[in-house]
Amino acid sequence: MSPRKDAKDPTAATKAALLEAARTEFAAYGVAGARVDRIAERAGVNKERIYGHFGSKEKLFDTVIKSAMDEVAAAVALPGKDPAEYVSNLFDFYSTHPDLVRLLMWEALHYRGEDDLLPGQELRVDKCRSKTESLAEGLGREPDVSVARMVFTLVGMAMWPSVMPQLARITVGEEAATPEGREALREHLVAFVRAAVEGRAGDGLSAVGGRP
Amino acid sequence: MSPRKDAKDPTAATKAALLEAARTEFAAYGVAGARVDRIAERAGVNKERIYGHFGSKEKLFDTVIKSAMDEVAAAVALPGKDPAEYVSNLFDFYSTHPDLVRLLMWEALHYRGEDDLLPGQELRVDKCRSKTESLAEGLGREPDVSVARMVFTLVGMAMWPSVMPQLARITVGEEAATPEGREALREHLVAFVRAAVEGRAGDGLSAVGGRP
DNA sequence: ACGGTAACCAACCAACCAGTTGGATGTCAA
DNA sequence: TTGACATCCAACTGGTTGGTTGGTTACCGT
Repeated sequence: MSPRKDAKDPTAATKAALLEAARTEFAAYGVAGARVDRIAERAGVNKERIYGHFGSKEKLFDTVIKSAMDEVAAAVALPGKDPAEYVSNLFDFYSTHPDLVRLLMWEALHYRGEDDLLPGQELRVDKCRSKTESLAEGLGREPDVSVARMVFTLVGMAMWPSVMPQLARITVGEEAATPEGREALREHLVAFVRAAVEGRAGDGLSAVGGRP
Repeated sequence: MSPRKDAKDPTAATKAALLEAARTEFAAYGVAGARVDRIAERAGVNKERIYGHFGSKEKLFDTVIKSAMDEVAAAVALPGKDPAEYVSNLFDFYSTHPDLVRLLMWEALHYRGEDDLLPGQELRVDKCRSKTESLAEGLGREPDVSVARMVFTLVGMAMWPSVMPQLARITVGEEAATPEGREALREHLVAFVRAAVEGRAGDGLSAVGGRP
């Protein structure tokens, strides 16, 4: 067997350190902007180890992305019965993990769809399908395209404030960055989704107005 | 006066060529990934002109961003009376101008808010304020934070499919890329917004279901 | 003790790339 | 025509960067 396979396996440790350092670096600067030296330094590991373990900067990026997606998948429950709560959960998760959001953005820009497919493609497809199925079941409908569109929109609404934090601040003011502002925004989204999906917007403003 | 000041002013022409080439390059690769040589070559102009006219790669990027924002501002009307139609218009605009969306994404990632402020900051603030005022007036409300949140969310919904085209394809399938799929998505968004804002979701599924 | 695997390290390299320079070219005012 | 001025451009530069190499040390199962 390979040496050092026990709990303190230094191989796994360096790999993990590298991966975490890489996540920080890539989240901050993207693939093109990231510096291999900086990653190695931050991980406290020699640069050469990156190539030994991952092959190239690009492949390291792919690995980081995959691990990030696993984290998202593990952390957030399926839409299930209540789409509004799903948005609420997603919103909180992304708000507290801005690096993950940035990572996904860099990836979206780096792999401009079309020809080259993303790392972990079929895994993503499965994930999205199960989301759609979950929401369809919760709503008592068949999992068709329109439900899929719904899932897509809900995810977008939850992620958007973390995707464009500056725009949020410009639009709703400085308080967007405060915990209270965050909470208000989440409530706004929840009300919006609830009104759209359950059609219980009595005065026609429930999604717009807060609770003054 | 300066030489060549007439209509065919070659200075203005090279500047314009440079700006367009830069927009394409930056949209494709971002600030870090963009290559100054490539921009100059695509513009059919010597690299040095970039520094003569704009000072640096970064400043060129800023200029590109500013011109892009002017284009957005000029192309899309204010929310006004009908938020759903606003989303519809925005959606169409962004769908037909994916480069602009990418540009804004690169910028959002490049200027991670906080300390350094974005190019054309106050212009943006004004723009967002007038959007909020327009929507508030259309809804017969005062332009407060909750209306601002609404504006922010609407913009997000309209932009989201262009921000994450791959996710759209993964979630709703290949048809997301077709004109029909685009249209269906737009209608879904319109129905969603209408239901949320006007509270006329009769069966509770109007935002979810299409019109089968 | 031994053999295999991996971590470590320092120097190295070739390509790349943002930014510069110095002179050639063209245009206008006089 | 001439002088002044700005644009244009090919060649250059120097620092950076992804990736490599060769040799040494540490660990572990057998």
